[in-house]
Amino acid sequence: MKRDSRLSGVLHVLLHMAEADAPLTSENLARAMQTNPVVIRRILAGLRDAGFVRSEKGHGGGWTIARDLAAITMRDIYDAIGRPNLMAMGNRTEAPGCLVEQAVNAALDESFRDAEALLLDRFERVTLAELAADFHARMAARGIHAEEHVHG
Amino acid sequence: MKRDSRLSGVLHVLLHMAEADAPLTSENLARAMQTNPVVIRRILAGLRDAGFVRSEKGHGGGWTIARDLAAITMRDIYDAIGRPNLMAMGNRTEAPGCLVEQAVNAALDESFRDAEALLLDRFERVTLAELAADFHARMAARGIHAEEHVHG
DNA sequence: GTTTCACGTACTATTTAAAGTTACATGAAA
DNA sequence: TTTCATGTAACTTTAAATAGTACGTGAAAC
Repeated sequence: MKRDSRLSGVLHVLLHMAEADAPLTSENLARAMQTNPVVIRRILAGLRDAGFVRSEKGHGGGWTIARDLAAITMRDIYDAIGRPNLMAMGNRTEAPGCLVEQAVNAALDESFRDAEALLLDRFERVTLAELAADFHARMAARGIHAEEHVHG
Repeated sequence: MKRDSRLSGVLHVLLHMAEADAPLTSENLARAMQTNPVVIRRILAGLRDAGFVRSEKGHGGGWTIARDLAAITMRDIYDAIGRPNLMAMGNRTEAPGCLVEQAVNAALDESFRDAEALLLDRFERVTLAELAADFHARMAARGIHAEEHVHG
């Protein structure tokens, strides 16, 4: 089963935006993420509607962070991209008539529910400011200057 | 993201086999699972190699459980079907050169690792005997006799 | 004001993983 | 020796996600 990398991708993009002091275009970001500008716009559209980023058209336009990084958690971003499934497994049938299947589903559901709750709780506890700090720490550990972190 | 239902499906099949007092053919099981006999054989092949079920050819042949249900956990079955991904999300890139991405991945990985560990621990604690008992309880609650549980 | 730039989005195409199917070989029981 | 059932390789279909194209809207530069 292929894994969804949208959350990872969006967080990546947001941190790059946070580092930049001017708006970044979809094309800039697409290059950094090795994808298509339209894909970037699509995914950032949800974040814009949720108020986490702003977009401007025309010359000098592009994407900027709309809030303090310390006020955005990974959970916020997860919600803003539409709360995609966290668990790779599901039940064969929802609302099964077969009692055997009901018993199986009940056991699996309980475990998955708990694992999801754990994950969401973790997401809630991590702010983008903390991710940015971790990034800066990694840069410092490598003796790299801030201007050099950009892709490509 | 579509969810993998193999674990749910295999557990379902195994409990049906456990209820039956004669071998069940791939065709029987396929009808119960609303799928194709070859799909059943494919998925049970792994369980046979792991020693959880037996298969017999020819007249009166089919599939039977090879061990006491109390000695098989959901974790065993999970392992036997090849330990498919539990988490629906992954990192955009393995071994990223980008430090921003490293920081993001580190945060996500930690959470996912913990959630996986929780799930596997839960799987380990549930035996097929317990699932079967739950199934029987559901039957009793509905006033259904054992012979009537069969699909189709 | 018109050209350039950048987002907005509907629509289409590609990719990819899972599932289903066919075909035929093997082996056991009737 | 016929029938039944699994074993498995090869191929086809399907469904979802992702990528890409085309064109519209609006803002800044010239």
